[in-house]
Amino acid sequence: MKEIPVREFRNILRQFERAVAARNQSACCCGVTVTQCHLLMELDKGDNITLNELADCVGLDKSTVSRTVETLVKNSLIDRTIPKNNRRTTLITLTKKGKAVCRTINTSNDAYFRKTLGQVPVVHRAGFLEGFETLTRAMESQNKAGKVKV
Amino acid sequence: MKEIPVREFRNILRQFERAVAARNQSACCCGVTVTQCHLLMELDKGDNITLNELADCVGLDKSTVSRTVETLVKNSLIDRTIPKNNRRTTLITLTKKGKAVCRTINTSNDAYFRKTLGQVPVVHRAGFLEGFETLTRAMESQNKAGKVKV
DNA sequence: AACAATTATTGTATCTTGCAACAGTTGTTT
DNA sequence: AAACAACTGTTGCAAGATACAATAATTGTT
Repeated sequence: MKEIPVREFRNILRQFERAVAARNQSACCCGVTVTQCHLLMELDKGDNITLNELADCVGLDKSTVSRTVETLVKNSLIDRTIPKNNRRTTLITLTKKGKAVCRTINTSNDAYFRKTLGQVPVVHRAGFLEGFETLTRAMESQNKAGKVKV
Repeated sequence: MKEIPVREFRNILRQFERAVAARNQSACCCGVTVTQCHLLMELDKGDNITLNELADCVGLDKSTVSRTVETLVKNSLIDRTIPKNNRRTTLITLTKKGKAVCRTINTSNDAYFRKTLGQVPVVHRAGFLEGFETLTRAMESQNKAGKVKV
């Protein structure tokens, strides 16, 4: 491939965005909102982190995360504890109920993506996954680079 | 690849979603919002369509699209004309200014994705693009299937 | 002519988000 | 040790996106 078909790709990307949005609004999150879902998934990967770290992970403002965390606490999906050695921060952990929700989310979405991803021809699959990760990393670093004050 | 690494993929997908969101909020849209941008891009592909068609294209409620169109009209990026043979509908077309904005958006984003996409190893590139489209289609049809009343 | 269907708009309500201001806590400098 | 700076999380506020339902205007059908 000499020329990268950027225009074509962007076209599909927009459709992909919408497909993701549609999926997110419907069955995806098993009763929790998309943001809540993302936070839970992050916590599922590694518990016991602070609000700031969490905000950083998901790329949202700490105020937004603060509110979402508030909701999750109210719904008994996570706990907040203030460590004795530093009373500024709060450590966030999943509750039993929270872990259960994570399992449900994972089960549902694993099935969904096993099905959809399964339609990608086997010959392309590895390349696709590999490329997808590379692109994501490239976008992340490109975004960061573009964030410098102008 | 015997087993599809779904969990891994979903992980990257979430990061991809955030990268797209970050990109969308910043440089992406050259002064217009993401939704406006998507509408403009659709119109750039093919002018002279109705509001309903447009709403269908982008998968949003017609009321949402109606308001966004309203804004775009106010900003002189598009025109609404009522065809004589059917005064119920309105045909939407890009203005000169609108086309110019589209060009700017395209130039900026083409460069962005040429750069990021360029980092995907050449051996994987075709597979990636192919796979990305397949996945998108699979998601679209899967979403549609899941939309039936339960 | 009356009624049904279509198209777009508007009213209403909700959710998401970020920025800025703030309060509480800890670290640093003098 | 006191004053000041830096950090962490919360809250006030405002803007934007979105959907559903109700409505208005028009066209099609019986």
